[in-house]
Amino acid sequence: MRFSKIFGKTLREAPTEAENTSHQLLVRAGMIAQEAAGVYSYLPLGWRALKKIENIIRDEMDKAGGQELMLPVLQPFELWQRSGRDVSFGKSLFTLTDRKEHTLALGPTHEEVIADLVHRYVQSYRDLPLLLYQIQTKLRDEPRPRGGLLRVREFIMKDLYSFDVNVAGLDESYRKMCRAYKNIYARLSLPALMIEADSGAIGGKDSHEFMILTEDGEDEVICCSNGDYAANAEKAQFVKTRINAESLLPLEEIATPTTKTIEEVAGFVGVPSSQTLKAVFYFSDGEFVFVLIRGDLEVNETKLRNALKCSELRLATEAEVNGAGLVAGFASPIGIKGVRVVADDSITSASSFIVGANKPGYHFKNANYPRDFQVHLMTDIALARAGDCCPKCRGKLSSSRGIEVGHVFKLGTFISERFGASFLDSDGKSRPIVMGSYGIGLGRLLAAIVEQSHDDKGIIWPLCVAPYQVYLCPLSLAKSAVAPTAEKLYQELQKEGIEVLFDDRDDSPGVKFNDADLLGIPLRLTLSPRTLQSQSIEAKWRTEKEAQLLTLQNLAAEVSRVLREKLAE
RNA sequence: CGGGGCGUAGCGCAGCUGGUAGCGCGCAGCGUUCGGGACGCUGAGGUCGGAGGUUCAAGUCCUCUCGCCCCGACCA
Repeated sequence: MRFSKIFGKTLREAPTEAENTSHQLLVRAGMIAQEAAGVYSYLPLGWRALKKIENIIRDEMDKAGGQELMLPVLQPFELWQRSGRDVSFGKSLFTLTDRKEHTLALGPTHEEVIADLVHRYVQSYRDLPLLLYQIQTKLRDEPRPRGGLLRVREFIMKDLYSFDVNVAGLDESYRKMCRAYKNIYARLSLPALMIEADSGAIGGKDSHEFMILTEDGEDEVICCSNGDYAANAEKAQFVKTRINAESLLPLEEIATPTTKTIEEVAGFVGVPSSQTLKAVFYFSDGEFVFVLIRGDLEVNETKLRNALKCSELRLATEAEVNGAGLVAGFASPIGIKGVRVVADDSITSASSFIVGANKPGYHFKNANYPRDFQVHLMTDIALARAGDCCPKCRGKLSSSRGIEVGHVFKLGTFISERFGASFLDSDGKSRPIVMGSYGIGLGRLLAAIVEQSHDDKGIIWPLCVAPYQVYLCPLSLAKSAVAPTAEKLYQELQKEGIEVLFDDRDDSPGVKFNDADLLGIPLRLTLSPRTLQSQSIEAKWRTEKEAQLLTLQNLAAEVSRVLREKLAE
């Protein structure tokens, strides 16, 4: 390809709306262009890189036994009503009405469609296991698209769905997919971390995410410094250390004027915040809920949502708190009636707590569960934080940001049951198919690679993703013998099957070098009057500082050999 | 949905107390340059996001509206 012909232009400055590195570099390199919030065009260079990623994913899916198919974007809304996910997806589901006033959804994912499809074609255990996948555009009306390609409303995604006769089969498919994912990331030179993830209200036991740790990531990842535990902060557990074990003193009311926050109360009484109880109030699917947790901990709303099995969860307003007969700042589980109380199990990790007395200006001292109050549900609803204690080895947990570049779920039979996707086993008994689902967002992967691999000059593509492998960079084109030689080399390199970007512009060396660096093409070949004189060309890897001279004779064959060698690494 | 910010040429920006729009990059032409974003000259390019209002006069003031970005909420 001739640089002068490429659609798309490199920019010296990035548009102001591009905030994070990958967004800026991809726009500056002329690889993507924004159309609307969370909607992007891929320009020829970006599209080439994306297709390379796509082919690597396809290759690994095929190797794992997947069969590729293509599913509709337009999906009957009834499918979503049948699975009940019209509610759980809520407003994220794009819908439209056709001319016959029939409602259709724009597929945000394809479990419904594929379960419906599979139920029509699979009747026997002999048809299973089955791995089906698709690589195509999906749409979600995200509340807030952000970070360039990191969170968008229209995105290309690979989703594979597994269908097995039982949980053991699902486990095997799941393992297979995790292996395939690891291969993909390895091929893309991405250090992806497999972490435990929350599977949401629907979904089975296990779910894992693959994360690239980087500051621009939008997820929080909790890791043990010993490397034996990593989880999404939504899911992460930790050991709640026991604080004290004093003998139980009698409950006592004390005056605590003007102490509304935990810190104020703890300071006023002279105890650590871990010896207080914090009350937080939520509305869960329309029901007021009293949430109780040790004063030094925070509520993890994802865990709480799962514990309550609710779809909508929000903090209660002050008016709602008052309406429930509670006094904000001095609320208490002691003596309240008619309100559901959910407690974190940390309330048993210490004794003699300070807790509100449910009247302004007063707290109780020496409150103990279950002596002084009851709860309706006690489970783990606490947020793990940096510095907490690892649940595996009691090491120290740390917190980082990460980009989610893959998410796998053990779905179970939830969806297959709703779609009648069942089979006859060898005993002639009908059983629901056990499903799994495995997704990778391609655009996000592209962005993650850039986040992970760039310098102040631009992108540094891994060879297998780079839109072109070689940047042929002739200098002093207009008036020197360089031009005909460069032209000849361009032809020869192409004949060798090498993907060459030929900078045929009559621009100054600085312009060309900077564009070469910005675009991140792995190998730059610079032909100048100087190198021509010695019948050589300068070869420089994007990843290296130093260049080396190659002789012009047999250049194409030599470059081809080196590239093959590199790709095999 | 709550909070904050921004919409002026393809991109980055300036434009005060209102007087009818400018700079840099990029783009086109010509010439000089040619190993890390060279230089000179000439030139093209603008419904100032949109609608309404105030005014003799609005990029500028007022109202409404649309879009975009960031933080939060949300997020298979």
